[in-house]
Amino acid sequence: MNARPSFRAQVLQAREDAIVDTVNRLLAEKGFDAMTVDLVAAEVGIAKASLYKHFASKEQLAAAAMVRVLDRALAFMAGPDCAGADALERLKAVARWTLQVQLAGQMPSLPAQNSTLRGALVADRVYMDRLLQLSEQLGEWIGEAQQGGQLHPGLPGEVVLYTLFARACDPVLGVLKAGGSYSDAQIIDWLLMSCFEGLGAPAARPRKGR
Amino acid sequence: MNARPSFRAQVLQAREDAIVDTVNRLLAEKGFDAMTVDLVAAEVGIAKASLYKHFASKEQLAAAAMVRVLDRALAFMAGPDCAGADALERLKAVARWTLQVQLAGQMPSLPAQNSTLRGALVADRVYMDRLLQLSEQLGEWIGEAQQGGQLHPGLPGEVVLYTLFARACDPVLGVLKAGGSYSDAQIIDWLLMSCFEGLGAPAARPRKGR
DNA sequence: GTCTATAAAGCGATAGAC
DNA sequence: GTCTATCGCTTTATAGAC
Repeated sequence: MNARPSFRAQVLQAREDAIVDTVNRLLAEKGFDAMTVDLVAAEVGIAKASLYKHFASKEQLAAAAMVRVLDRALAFMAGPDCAGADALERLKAVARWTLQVQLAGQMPSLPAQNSTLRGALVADRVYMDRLLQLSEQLGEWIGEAQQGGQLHPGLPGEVVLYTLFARACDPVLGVLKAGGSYSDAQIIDWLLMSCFEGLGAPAARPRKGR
Repeated sequence: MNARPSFRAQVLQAREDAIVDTVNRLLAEKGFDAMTVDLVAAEVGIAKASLYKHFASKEQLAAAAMVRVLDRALAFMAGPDCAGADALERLKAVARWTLQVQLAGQMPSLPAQNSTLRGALVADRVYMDRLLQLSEQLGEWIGEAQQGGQLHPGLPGEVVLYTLFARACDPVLGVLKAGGSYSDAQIIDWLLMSCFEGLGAPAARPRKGR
């Protein structure tokens, strides 16, 4: 609202950024359930009661972290890496970016089954707005890629969209990373390959429906 | 040990089966963290203290449920659906079976990040034995399929194995199911397609490394 | 807004009678 | 082995002084 925020407001904003950063990291490390508000406060270096002056609940903390990562994704999709490429290349670039974020320990992992959290997220206007923006942009690119014959003709765009979301937090990456035998770049290449080209051999792919 | 278990032992075994059934269903429904021992006892219809006479901890309950589903998987892999087929068809049959189990609400979903649970599982001899058996059988088939040129030549068998495990509890299935627009068979076909053939079009697959 | 201290509730696990 | 009742701990959230 205010074009020239006061110094005091800037300090508060910076503190909230630090909080969200910590929440983001802890959500990626331990997941929502194992992340305690006490630990967040301790890592930020403030008292827990102070945390609750900035965010009304643990769910609001998670929502703020999700908004941040969604904003980062939207910024990437509007950036140079997705500028001159065709639709399929843009989708692959986004998928690669999500894997890099996950590899960097910055991809929050929320339990899909926690109903309290789900309720808080769908009730969060900012979160839902960002999620919708991202889905619409991806849906647009998916449509383009389909019309260009770049996507598997047997798969609806909806399935492609959900699959891309799911691969952004694919546990396979963590397992391969934990094994320690492969480089980050190698892991990302394999996961992108399995996602877009499948586990089967090219020759094994049938020309028509089986 | 005993070839002729007493009637009393059979009753106890039946009760433990009922417990594991309930745990299996609740793990699939709510996940490990949201599943409370109180709820398990209530659904089985016994007191919580009685539960702890059969299983020493919540983790042991989860381990028992995992052993059950691993045994079911091993039985399927030794059964007629995997008998006369070639290696790739066997792998696809197993993947399809896991999706059907998930669709039936019988696939336990454990948090990969819970260290207490992980420790209890790796310390469980029966669980580790079944997991190893299953991994070795799958690894064998993967090796055969690779030698037969039926799997993507760019992917190591390890990546294929972990991916199959991950797709067994792929959240995409739940999202598509919750949407309510598609039949169970349709959903399974799409997920198998995206897993083995990938999201990209056949023509888009490069002949050699990009 | 930040702190210390505490309330309030949920949950895993156990004691002890039968 | 099954039950009722409860312990002990963790965790979310808040009260009240400064």
